[in-house]
Amino acid sequence: MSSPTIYDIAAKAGVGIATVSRVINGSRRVSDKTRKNVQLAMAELDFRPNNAARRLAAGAPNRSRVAALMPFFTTSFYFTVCKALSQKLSAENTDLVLVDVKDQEEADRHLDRLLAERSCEGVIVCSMDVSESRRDQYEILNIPILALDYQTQVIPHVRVDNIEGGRLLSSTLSNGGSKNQALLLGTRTAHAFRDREQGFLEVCPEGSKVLTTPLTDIASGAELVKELLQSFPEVDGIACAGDQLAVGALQELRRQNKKVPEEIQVIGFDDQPMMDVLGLTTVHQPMLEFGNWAAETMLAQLKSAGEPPKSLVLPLEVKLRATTQ
Amino acid sequence: MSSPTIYDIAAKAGVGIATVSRVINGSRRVSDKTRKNVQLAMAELDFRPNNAARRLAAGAPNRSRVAALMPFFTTSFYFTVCKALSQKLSAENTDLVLVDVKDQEEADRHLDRLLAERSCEGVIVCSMDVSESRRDQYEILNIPILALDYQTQVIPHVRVDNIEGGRLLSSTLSNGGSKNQALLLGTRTAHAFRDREQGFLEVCPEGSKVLTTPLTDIASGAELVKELLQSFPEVDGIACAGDQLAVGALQELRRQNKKVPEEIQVIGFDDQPMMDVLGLTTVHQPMLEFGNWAAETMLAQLKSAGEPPKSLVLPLEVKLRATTQ
DNA sequence: TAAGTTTTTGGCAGCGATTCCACGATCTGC
DNA sequence: GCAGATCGTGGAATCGCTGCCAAAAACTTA
Repeated sequence: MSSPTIYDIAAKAGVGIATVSRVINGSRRVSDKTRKNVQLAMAELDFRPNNAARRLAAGAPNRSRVAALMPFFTTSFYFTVCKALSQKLSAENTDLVLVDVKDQEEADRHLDRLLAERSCEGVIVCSMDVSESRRDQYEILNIPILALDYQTQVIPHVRVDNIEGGRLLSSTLSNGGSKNQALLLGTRTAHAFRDREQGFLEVCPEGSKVLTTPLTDIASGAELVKELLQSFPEVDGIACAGDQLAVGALQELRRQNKKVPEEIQVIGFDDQPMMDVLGLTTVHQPMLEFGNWAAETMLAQLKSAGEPPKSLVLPLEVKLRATTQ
Repeated sequence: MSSPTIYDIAAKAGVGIATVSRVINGSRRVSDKTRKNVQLAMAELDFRPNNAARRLAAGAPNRSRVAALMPFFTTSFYFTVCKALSQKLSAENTDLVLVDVKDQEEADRHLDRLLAERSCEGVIVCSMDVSESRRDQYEILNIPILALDYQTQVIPHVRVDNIEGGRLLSSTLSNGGSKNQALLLGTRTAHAFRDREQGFLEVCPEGSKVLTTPLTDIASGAELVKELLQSFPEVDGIACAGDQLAVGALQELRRQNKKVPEEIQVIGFDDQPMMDVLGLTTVHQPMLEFGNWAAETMLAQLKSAGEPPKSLVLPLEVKLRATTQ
């Protein structure tokens, strides 16, 4: 049974629908007795006013909303993206709806839901895939959809070249004289990690190792390094596919009295806030630019659905700091 | 005068409204010629389908939305809050609408807008004030409103005792033997800073100094300390009303070869991520708990508007690390 | 050319609220 | 005790769109 309407409430309370509406909106022109009755009826039927209907009837202005699907991992990568999005969008009177997704499956579910509800005028998908059939659906309904941080062929996106990023990881260590390298990686189900691994393997010295971990947090970084120092004691360069891993690595190295960068160099990926303070050499991701591009492109699409926007690949940059030489 | 409807489009294109609707929704059962005409008319009149009407007519489910107004400062305080909010809310099929506000005035504007639009079923206001009259408006429309990180008498809220926080700042330094203390503060227009200053002044040694800065970022922290060391060279304890300031302070102290904590102790406020890695002693704010409380309380209110929720004051905790003794 | 199909199109009834308007009931003041 | 204001209430129109149904138009086919 679908949810009750004011008609149901009116019938149950023995009043007119106008009166029910007055109660909902707190008009004072209702007798206390009637109000009680109506409220009782509402409570019993678990009545929830339909928002779409209220807005329509009340003639509320038609604000745009953009949904951003993002996997809220543990990194502050998304925070920075979010910040850029929210600032740009709110300047143009557009709301940002944050949708937390854990995995691809959940992302797909939400994508379908947003489509069915038509509750947002635009969608930005972060780090997740969008199937071609879904893209078509969106196109049909004329709801612009963009991707961020993921190279999906079918929809316009902004990203970096993670394969190149992987190369940078290794080559930076090599430039510092490292001959025995290890890569600390997150799960290979994430495209970004796969790509960074590929790039790393392309240019790393022979005999280099790759270790993976399901969680890319600080503790995992430390854990991996502990393992690493036992299984591969000659290691003199540690590349990390995320800053958190690198921080964990540094902690463990300090604990074991290894000199950084003299004995072992370390490089991270992302350039999260505070990494400059920590002196971590890392590959900088243009997170703000990601957010800005997505917001601007989306706003342009919303304003007038002209040409589909061109995808953008932003450059990566190595920030040389104290953990490499 | 108001925005065009499908009737306007239909009239202009010389077709029926059903046909316009078909074009909007990408039905294939429209001849190319008609489609072109309609699209032309839509473009000329700058037509935007009314979302509320679409949802209503399409019988879309009535999803709840909660708006969170937050000043997106530069800290990651809000990120953590956000994370908690988004996870809890999305688990209950509720959307999170992020509204970026720069100051109280902007917050008020959005508060009024949300009220007029009725576009959200609940509102969470962070670090900002809510006037009593606005509170009443929300009550009338039966839209629950909560505050976070701010003690406003009129609405239910979650917060910490910032005055106590200020006391902790000073007493922690004193416990480490500091006799000449300085407080690095953000602008006094922020309630939290005022309160922390008050608490600090209650218990600090005589002759202590307070410095303020409009921006509470790392650079400002360094700047303030540079000044401080000249104007107050005997200082042996620096309390910071935010972690960023403390990090900046540490940088400047290192630059000037001051030994921390032997010569000068430093304490921060917030306990942002990475502060444990940096070894900064700081006053921990229960950010996750803030978010969790707000989300849970909001969901409960949405479910059944029973008793107004009880406000909550969470305890602060000093995390003793390497920058104090 | 007439009958049968298929495609394109318009009319109309909702969707679930708000709100204006009118009508009886209850209050005023004289 | 009666005209006039006030209050509480219900009826009906309305908001902008979707989707079903049947009419009209365009093709087929015999």
